[in-house]
Amino acid sequence: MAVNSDRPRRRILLKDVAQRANVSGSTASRALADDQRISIGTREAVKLAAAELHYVPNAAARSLRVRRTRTLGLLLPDLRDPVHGQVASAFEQEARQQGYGVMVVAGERDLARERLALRIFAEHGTDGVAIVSSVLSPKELRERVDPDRLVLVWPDHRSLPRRNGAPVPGVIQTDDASGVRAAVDHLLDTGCRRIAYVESGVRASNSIRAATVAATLRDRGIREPMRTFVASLDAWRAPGDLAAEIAADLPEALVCYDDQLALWLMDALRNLGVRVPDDVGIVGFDGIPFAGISNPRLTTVAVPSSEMGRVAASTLIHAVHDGALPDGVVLPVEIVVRESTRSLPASSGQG
Amino acid sequence: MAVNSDRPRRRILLKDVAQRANVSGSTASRALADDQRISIGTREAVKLAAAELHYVPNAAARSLRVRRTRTLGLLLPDLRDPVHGQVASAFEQEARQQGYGVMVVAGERDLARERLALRIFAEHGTDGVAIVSSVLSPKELRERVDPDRLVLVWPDHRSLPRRNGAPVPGVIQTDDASGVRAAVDHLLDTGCRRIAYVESGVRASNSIRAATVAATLRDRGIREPMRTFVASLDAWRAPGDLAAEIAADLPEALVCYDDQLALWLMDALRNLGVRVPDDVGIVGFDGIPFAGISNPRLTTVAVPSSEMGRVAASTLIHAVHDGALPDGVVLPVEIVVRESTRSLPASSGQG
DNA sequence: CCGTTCTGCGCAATCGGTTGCAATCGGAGG
DNA sequence: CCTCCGATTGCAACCGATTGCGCAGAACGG
Repeated sequence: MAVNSDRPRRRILLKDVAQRANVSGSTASRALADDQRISIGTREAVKLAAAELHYVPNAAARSLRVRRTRTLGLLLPDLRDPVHGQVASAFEQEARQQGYGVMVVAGERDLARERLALRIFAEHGTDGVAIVSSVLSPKELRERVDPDRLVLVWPDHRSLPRRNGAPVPGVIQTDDASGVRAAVDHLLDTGCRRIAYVESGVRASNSIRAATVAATLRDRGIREPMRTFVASLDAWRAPGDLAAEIAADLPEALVCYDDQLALWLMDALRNLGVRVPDDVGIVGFDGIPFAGISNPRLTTVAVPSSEMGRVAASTLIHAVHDGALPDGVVLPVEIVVRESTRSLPASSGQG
Repeated sequence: MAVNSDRPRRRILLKDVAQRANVSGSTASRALADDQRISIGTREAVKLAAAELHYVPNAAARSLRVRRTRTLGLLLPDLRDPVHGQVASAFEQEARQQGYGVMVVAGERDLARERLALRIFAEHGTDGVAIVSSVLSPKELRERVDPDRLVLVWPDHRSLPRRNGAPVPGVIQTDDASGVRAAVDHLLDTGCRRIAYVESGVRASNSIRAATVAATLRDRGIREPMRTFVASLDAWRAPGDLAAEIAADLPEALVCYDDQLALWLMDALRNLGVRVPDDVGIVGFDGIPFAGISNPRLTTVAVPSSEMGRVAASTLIHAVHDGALPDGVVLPVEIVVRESTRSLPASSGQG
């Protein structure tokens, strides 16, 4: 028994497998791909040899020849926030199940970083790219990556061509408008009238959510104007100012851009002695897990984050296989009423 | 002007760049790599040509020849939980800055999935692999991936060779013991005696944390035995049973495996009418952002998650460049006292 | 017994860069 | 004027798989 087991043994090549199975490299290749032209016996012999040698194909070589990498690119703003984590998780899982690897980069809402990400994807030749709410314009995106291999996961944004209603190929959206409408309706039903919207500074302030709050109020014939607050860029920063500003002239309810902001605001308001929901009702958006165990538990519009990731991956993979991008979808959202908003009045004699 | 701008234009190759710069492919290649043997003039001409043509090198071809992919693999249990999200985020950022792409897969604490992940990494020829608290044994890990290209991010676990104290090459750990000790000390200082530990079912129950709680109690001369509870596998599941079990014979304080569990327990206990910290103190572990805005805000042992990810990436990259794995580190943790534990007694005349 | 058709397999080109080695050129040295 | 040398650049092999095409041998029909 010679030195053998601990020398940095050379990587096993297809050639080695072929040799062990007494066939040529081409036959080995075809056998492993289950090519019907290879006799069943040979196929099994090759597979056996491959298994015995722990053969691992070299993706670079394969990709070079086949012009496919079985790799997907995922660009999102931030891996730390619960929603994107959820999306990334589902995306990766779906991709993995379909035999794809995923290369992820967090763009941090920065133009240069996002462009770099796209370049990285291009170099590595990802078969497709999914982008979650980029700061790059959809136009630039489509310029930089093959539009037929591009999926946009685009919650709440106006700059998308033909939004809502008709599904746009390759675009995954959520029905934010319905969600916000339901939230505002709920607030109105519990007797709130003076409702304000709190925008997150990380967002363009022309969000559909803000607009929908205003629209719903108008439709329901509320005359008090909707006030709008906007939180500083980083939701984890000291919220003092904003909370104080709000507390100075407290609305009856606050609709927040998302749960993170809502939770953060609840904390800041508590600091100021403002009680939720007694003094002010709060509703969030996203339905992150922590919203369910905050104190008080947060009323929110739950978004199917996992579903978004899953659908994004599977749409992309279809696009890769079929060459054409499947229609996008607008995923439904759901309001979940918890403790941060007042409960419905026990059927007081209205009218 | 012929059809030209909207036909699916062929991808630009190095050859094209070379042609435009009137040099050979080899020269172009060297020029782009800033090879000093190429005259400065030629180098710039080539770079200019490359820029004008928007040349993007083909990573597959390069990797095939160079046997490097400038890609790192990251295997972690779950992209959804805040701690791992943080680690992944920092890891990706550091890698990107050093010119590496990262391929991530969530192993979901499943043997088969983790093995698959390692295979994916092997096929894609990642230059290095970082693994965050795997369910695979370190031994198996080192068998399946080149140990010189492997970094283990291993919070709280016993199965690691030579843990604590002396840094193990390629192993990033946190000083859990100190953290837990500080937490228990704090609890004792606030007058708690009957202290229980709550283990998370997702963990092997032989965690260092559990052991340290017991040890600290013993060292401080506490005679009441430490009780241990263990939470069901998925921390987001209905906590009813566990909370009820705990409430039935309430300890004075609860040390929880992590913040998620702590937060979740606080919610469940609140449901039962148990007040924190008046009826029971609670301390978590990790220092996730939400721990800072829960109600009551959670006392916790903060772990430098970002630092872990960053260090993991940079260690790995060093290993790739130098061929040898740098020493690992044991990162410090820090207790942050908030509202979920009683405050220190105002210097009562002890002893 | 010979020509045809399959069946099963192997040869060699190919994917797009990188790199060892040789070639070329101008100028210095003899 | 010839040789030598260093500075530049080009030729061609190579990385490891996939695949079009052709070939051998078996099976089959007449």
